[in-house]
Amino acid sequence: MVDLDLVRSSPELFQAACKEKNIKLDVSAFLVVDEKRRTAMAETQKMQAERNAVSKKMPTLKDKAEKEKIVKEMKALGEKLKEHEAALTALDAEWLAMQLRLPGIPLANVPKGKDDSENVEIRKWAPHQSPDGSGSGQGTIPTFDFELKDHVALGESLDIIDIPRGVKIAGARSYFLKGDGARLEFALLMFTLDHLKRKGFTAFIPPLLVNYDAMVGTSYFPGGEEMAYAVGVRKSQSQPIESDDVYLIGTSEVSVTSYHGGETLALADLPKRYCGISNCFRREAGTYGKDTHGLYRIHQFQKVEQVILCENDPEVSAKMHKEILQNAEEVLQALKLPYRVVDVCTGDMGQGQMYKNDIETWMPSRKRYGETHSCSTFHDFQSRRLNIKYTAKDGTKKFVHTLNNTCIASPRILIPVLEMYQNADGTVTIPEVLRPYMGGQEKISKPS
RNA sequence: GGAGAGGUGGCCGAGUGGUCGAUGGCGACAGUCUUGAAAACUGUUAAUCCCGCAAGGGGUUCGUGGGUUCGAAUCCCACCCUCUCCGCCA
Repeated sequence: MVDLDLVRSSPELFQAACKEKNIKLDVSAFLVVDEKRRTAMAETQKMQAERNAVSKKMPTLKDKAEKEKIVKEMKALGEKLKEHEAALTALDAEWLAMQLRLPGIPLANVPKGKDDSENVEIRKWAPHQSPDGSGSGQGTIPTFDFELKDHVALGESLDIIDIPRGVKIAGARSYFLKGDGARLEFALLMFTLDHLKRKGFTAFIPPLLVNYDAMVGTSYFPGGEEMAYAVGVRKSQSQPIESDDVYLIGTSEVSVTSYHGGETLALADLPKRYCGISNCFRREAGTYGKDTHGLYRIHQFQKVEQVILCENDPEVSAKMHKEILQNAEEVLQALKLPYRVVDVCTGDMGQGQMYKNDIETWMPSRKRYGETHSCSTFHDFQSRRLNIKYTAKDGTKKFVHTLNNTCIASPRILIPVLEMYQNADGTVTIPEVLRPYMGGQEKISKPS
């Protein structure tokens, strides 16, 4: 949701943002509806005020004839009022549908572009190939003196990933992680949770099934319905599916950001540093034929997501944006995985996002960087929808700013982990920082 | 799934057709008293929308949506949610 005063005074800003974000919405048409709605409101309210005033003096009336006359008048007014109220309800629905499609306006530093091909690289990191592997990040992408296997081949030969059986059980884009593959994923998640604990984040295991309001509140709906799994019940094979009207989250951002929905927080409690660890479910509708190989684009994965609620101040949220971006980079650096950070261009941004960085990690089998993290600044776009406020210094209530960023998402991150840590003999070395989470184990080898 | 009870302001809780946005208590805030604090006392204290530069005026909101009525927190219907008991079960 956006500041309506701003839409009314500067509609051109929103029309431009619509164009940049490929949102088909005529802002001037919205303003026409907005004006109609306000006019209808004024009329309806005038009639309601009259009815209330007459109602108030009704019990004091003694004269029977006069009373009957007024009842007759009020009955007529009531019928007229009912019509006006119905018209207003219809206008409200139209207004709301349009209003929910108004975009957040990208910040001035966001590059203009039509899609992800026009994202702009802002920095690269790679470990030194010095003996200790540490360094300032000015290294190059490590090279190998043997032929690399991709994660699918590695996973198969080590018996830690089973895609065919995943597909057999659950359809395309499904998989099993198995044995040390399953353990490696949990090691990555636990390492990340501990990292964020040190950074002052509170961990959440949130609901994976949420109601419609949470999906609207975080601005996935309306618009993203096709991307979410709706939970339904089929009571028999021949009967249609009944919807429970709950939805599987595509990210714990949905649950964790909604956590304080409808609340007014104390300034002293901000910023809130939260992280959700959850399974994430994505239908990936409309991506048929895209990234079909391996574990890159699948229907279900696990993710540790950072969520920030902070003061309504662009400077503060810019600082928080840097902080959660850095937290994620630190995880990749600890894993010694080469990555780059890009400024996401306007055409590749979500409806509510004001600024967004992606972190892309080097994936040898794809011979390029692949998106592994997504860091977004929303300002008050989500908090207006979720109604999350705080009491500012001056005593007024303001909407918080919200932000979020991936900290680790698996199994996508297993692609670079397995591929970069493979050895000539077909084994995979376990990244040093993960070994404490795997009982000190150093390598994944073929099961004997 | 079966049976019952209930959803009222930040919280507790009264209110069964009109002057009720709603008694009272708690909490919070301000003040009096006090060296300070506590106690006591006094006062203030819902959200949201519309009109207005403002002062201010008006609408809506007693789980949600519909209905009855001149008028609904209060009556009727549907739905949602919570609690208790039973059943089933991790």
